[in-house]
Amino acid sequence: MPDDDPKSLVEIEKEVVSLFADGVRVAGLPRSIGEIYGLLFISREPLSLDDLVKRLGISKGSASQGLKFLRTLGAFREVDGPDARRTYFEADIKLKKLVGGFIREQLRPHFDSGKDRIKTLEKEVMNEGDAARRAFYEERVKKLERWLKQAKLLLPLVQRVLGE
Amino acid sequence: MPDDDPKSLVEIEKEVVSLFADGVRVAGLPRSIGEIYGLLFISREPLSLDDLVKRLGISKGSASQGLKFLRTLGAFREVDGPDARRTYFEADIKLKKLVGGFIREQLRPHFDSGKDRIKTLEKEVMNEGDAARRAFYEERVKKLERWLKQAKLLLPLVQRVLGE
DNA sequence: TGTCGAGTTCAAAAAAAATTGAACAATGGA
DNA sequence: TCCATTGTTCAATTTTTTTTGAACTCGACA
Repeated sequence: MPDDDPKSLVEIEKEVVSLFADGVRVAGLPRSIGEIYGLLFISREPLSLDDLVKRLGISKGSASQGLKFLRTLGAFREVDGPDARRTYFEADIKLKKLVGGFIREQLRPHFDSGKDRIKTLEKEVMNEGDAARRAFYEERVKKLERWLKQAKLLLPLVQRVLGE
Repeated sequence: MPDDDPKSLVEIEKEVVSLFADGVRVAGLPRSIGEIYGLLFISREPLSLDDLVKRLGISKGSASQGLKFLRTLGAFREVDGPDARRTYFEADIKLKKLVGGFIREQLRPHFDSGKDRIKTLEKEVMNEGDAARRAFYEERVKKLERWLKQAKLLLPLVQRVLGE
C-alpha cells in the first residue's frame, strides 16, 4: 500500500483525525465532524467529498452532512482542484472563526430560547399567591437572568481573546 | 392532588427543571443531571435523594449518579433536614463555582490529554522524510499548540468574569 | 432534451449514551 | 451484634444519537 494511496491515512493523519474526533466531543458534536475537519486540517491539498469518504472510511451521507454542518461554522473554503466536476475543501484554520461560528450557530440560539423561557417564568411567578414563596421565586429568576447576562457578556470576550 | 404533595411539581418548578435539563445539554451532560440541579435550585427547602426520586419521577440509580456527578462540581451542600437518617441537599447557586467545577472536572482532563497527544505528534512529525511535507506538519502542529495554549488562557479569564 | 455523475436527503439500521432496578454495601440505632 | 433503612453500583434495558445507503435532485455537457 503506497504512501500516496488515497485510501490510507498515514500515522500523523490518523493521530490528528482522532485528536479532532475526540476534541469536538467536548462541544457535543459527533465524531465524524471532528474527523472530517481533522483530515482537512492536516491535508496540504484540498480534498473532495469523495476523498473524505474513501480516506476516512465513512459514508457519503455522513461526509455530506458533516460538511453541511462545518459549512455553517465557516470551517472551510471551497476551492478548485484536479477534477473540475468536483468541489474541493480546504480547512480554515482560524480558531477565532471556528469558535465564532460555533457561538453563532450553536450557543446563541440556546441563549435566545433561554431568554424567552425566563421571561415566561417571570410572568408565572407573579401568579404565586404565597408572598414568601413568591419572593423566593423572584430572587431565583433574577439569578437566572444575571447568569444569562453574564454568559452573553462572555461571548465577545472569548472572541477577542482568540483573535490573532 | 394538593399543592404540598411531595410527588407533584408545580408549574414553576416544572419550567425551571426543564430549563436546566435543556441547559446542561449544551455542556454535553445528561438531562437527569440538569433536572436534579434545577429542582434543587428552585426549592426553598433542601431535598433528600428520595425527594428527588419521587418528585422528578426518576430512578434511585439516576438520582444517586446525578448527585455523584454534581458533587464533583461542588453544585450543592449537604445539610440537615427533617429526617435525621437522610442526607439533604441544597443547591449552591454561585455560577462561578459551577463553571469552575465543570472546568476542573471536565475540561482540564481533556486539555491535559490533548497536550500529551500533541507532544506525541511532534515526535511523529520528526520522522517525516519529505522536507516540504514535514514543514507543513510542523506548522500545523505548532498551530495546535497555540490553540491549546489560548484555550487554557481563557479558562481563568472566564472564571474571573463570572466571579461576583 | 437526455445522460452522467456529483452531491443531498432521509428512513432504516447501528452504535452510543442514559436510565432503570435489583443486588449490594454502609450506616446507625436498639 | 442484628435489624432496618439509606444510599451505591452495575448489568440489562431503553432511549437517543449517529451513521448508513439507496433514492433522489441538480447541473453540465453533448
